[in-house]
Amino acid sequence: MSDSLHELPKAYEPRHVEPKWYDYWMQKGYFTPKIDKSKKPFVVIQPPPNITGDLHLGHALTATIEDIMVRWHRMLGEPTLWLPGEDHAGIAAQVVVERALAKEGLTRQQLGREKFTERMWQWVNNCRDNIGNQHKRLGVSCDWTRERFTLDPGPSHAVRTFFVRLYEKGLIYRGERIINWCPRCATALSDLEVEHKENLSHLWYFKYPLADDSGFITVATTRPETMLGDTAVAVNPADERYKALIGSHVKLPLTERLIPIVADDAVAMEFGTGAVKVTPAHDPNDFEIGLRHKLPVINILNNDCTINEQGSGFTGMDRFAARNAVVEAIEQAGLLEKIEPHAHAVGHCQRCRTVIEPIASQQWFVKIGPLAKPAIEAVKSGAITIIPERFEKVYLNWMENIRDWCISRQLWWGHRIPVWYCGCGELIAAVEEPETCPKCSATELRQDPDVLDTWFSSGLWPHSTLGWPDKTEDMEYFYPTSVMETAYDILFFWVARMIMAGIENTGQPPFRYVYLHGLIRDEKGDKMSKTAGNVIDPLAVMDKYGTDALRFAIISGTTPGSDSKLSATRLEAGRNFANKLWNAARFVLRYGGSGTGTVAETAHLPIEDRWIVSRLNSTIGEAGVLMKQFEFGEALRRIHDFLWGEYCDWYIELAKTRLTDGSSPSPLPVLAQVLETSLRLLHPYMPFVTEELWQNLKRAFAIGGVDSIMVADYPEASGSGPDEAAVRVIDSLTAIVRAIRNTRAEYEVAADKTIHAVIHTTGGLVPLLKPYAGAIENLTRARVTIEGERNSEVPEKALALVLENSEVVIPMASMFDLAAELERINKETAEASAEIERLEKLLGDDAFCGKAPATVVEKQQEKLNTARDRLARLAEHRKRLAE
RNA sequence: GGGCGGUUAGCUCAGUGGUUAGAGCGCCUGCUUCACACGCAGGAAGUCAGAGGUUCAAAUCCUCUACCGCCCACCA
Repeated sequence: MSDSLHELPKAYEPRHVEPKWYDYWMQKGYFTPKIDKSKKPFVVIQPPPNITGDLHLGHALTATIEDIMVRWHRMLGEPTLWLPGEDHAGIAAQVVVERALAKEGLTRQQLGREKFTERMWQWVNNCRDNIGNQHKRLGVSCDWTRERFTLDPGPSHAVRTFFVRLYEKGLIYRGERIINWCPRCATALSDLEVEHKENLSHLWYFKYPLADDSGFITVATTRPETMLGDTAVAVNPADERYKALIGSHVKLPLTERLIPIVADDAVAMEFGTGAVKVTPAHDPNDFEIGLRHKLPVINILNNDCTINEQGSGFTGMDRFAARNAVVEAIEQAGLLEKIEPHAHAVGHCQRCRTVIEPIASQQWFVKIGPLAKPAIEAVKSGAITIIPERFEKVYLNWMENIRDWCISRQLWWGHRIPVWYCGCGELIAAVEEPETCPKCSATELRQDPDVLDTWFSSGLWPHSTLGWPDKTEDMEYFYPTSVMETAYDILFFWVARMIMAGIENTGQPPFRYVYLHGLIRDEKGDKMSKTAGNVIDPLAVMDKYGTDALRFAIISGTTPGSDSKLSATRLEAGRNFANKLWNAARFVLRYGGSGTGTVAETAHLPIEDRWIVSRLNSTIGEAGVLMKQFEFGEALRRIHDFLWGEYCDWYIELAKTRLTDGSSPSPLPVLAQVLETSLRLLHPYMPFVTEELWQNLKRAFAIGGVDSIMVADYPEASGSGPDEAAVRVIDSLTAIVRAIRNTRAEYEVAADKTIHAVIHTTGGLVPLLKPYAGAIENLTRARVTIEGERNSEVPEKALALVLENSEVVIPMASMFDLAAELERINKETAEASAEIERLEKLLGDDAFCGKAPATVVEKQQEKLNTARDRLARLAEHRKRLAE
């Protein structure tokens, strides 16, 4: 017996195993690929987590799926790069730090830009360490020597280069457009950063007096306060009701202004009154109408969305207070026609939930059409495959209707826009800060104060991390990357932008596959959020169940692109599986140490050895196919089922007979080899327990080769198909064992009683099954004889169990003493009948039922039911005996 | 308004044309069997949301309906 059994505790203890192996892998440098130009690399760029706090389960899922792919390809011998990093997360991070400041009673404005940025960097440095450590706990095998941060010099240089190139091509412009303004963040937002929520509000009908006092035209609005910035009323040119009014003017109530009535096709005749108030400064539609009719743009809001001096009488009021005040003023003027309830979508800031306001503003935009076109083509042509496929439609639909992208943010945290202004009016876009104005040679240049949308820099991530725009060795070798794996909720924010930027900058799509996973929700199916307080901390989960269990729980039973829930039971299942493997290995190691790791020619092996090798081979094949299709949940299930349901439940159990009776050949080489191979198969999913056990097997069985399972070969299915002959024999064997066990249970045969069974089977199987007589006895406590097909009647007082290839005949007398059993049945039947009679009488007694507490009556009723069930079972049992 | 997804055992979910639909957990019965009670053996449990259609064959493909969820969308 080997010492290793004593070394290994009875239960798997992850905390004693995990840190050791992660350190070992790091120290060996296994995470850093060796560039080998004769081989095609496998490359995954990690979606950089926002430096906004701790990792959550979504990050754990991302990390786990990517680690599975990366470990798998590394074991296949491909030079494998998984590049980690973090995102400065512009507005999201700034909001987090601003909240921290608010607790100190400070605002960023009070600190000033420089001091605030210092605070941001302090935050970043803490947060990066934290994120790195949490990732390491998860077992991620990413190349930390290549870790990047979006604000690092390299990626920042890439951002400025991209900006300047687009500017020079005319694909970045500055102009006044309607943007989404968040008054709390005091910045513009892109359309994607606005979340629309259905809101029950009202539609207010205002009467605007015609300039010649001949009457009114009524308009309907959901935002009454914007009327202060109205510069026209629009009607549809085909609308008979208003045809005569086109070209005339109305007196805008509450102001001194005369505004025209214009005709525009954009007006829907059936909505409201068919007449629309036009506020070019505060509505995208109206802005367009304003352009077509050369209307003035009157912005009525300050940056904090209080009313500015344009709204005389309301100046300084908050927009919502102003809404009520305007309605009141209109009513007092006798111009309020009616108010109707009305549901409509209101935009909110994605980061701080404040209601956004559409405002015409001077901002920087990307002219996106020319970038979208090749990005659409890349997916349509199949150069990029999106998994699951249904997201291709979602992607194409968005890309084909894409609108220009507002990229300037009035924040202090991010990549500063690389544009400088000179007093002479010159505008200079440059990668490096210019010293003088090229036009007037002035040295006083002022950089644009704004920063870029954080997604502008993350869009470059697959190539900016590899050194672009320089022609680095990494860029040459690792680009384009293999798989972009991320959650489906950032398909537009990130994936689409990476495809556009990647093609624009490098001429190649940045990755071959996009694999989108779902969101992890809580046990009730709700999205986890800090405000809801239902966030599960991956670290706490790993402490309790182990990393492998967490990885198992979030991968198994899930399917690409679908949301899943994390439950304690699944975590327990993962922990139990790790423990099962641990104990299977303990069993094998108990007999190890004899240097018998090599398996003889398969053809000469006993049938159950051939069977388990064949089943392993099939499992390897199935898992391989599934993994190529990104079906990791299903692949893991197959591996799990093989290890637990076939290797442990049957092969180890069969091997026990051979090991105890010392028969030859020993099953040990096969036991060890199948386990060793299975551990390699499972390693990408559960890296820690597999490494620990693999190392033990390696030592005990003198397995040569590499120093870690993570750089061992990934199992690949052998060319030969399944060993059908062996499978047929073992299938028969297991069916026989199950039938006998089932019979014992059904007839309630005492556990320690040895029964008799005659197995009749086709002639060919007899010699093949005969060697298993001892094993069957061990597995069923039945002494068996194995014969050819039955050619006489089934003996009296015997059971005949008919199976696919065989029949098992069990004499009743071997299961129990028939006479004694009948006597027992009769006695118990009498007892049960007596009890039923007694209880029926009791429950039939109105006095009892009426006066006794309900719980007592229920209890007696339950007792009656139990007794009746017992009687029925006894009757059935007796009937069987009589047959 | 447009689009997508879901509806399978008590619960959470796998399973996309082929013999009696699976897993984990839960439930019932029996086991301290010398790897494992984080376990072993046995068992009960599903008209695969509903209706119609295609097919030799449908949980799986098509059509419609219902309910739940998500995404996109400038009708004030």
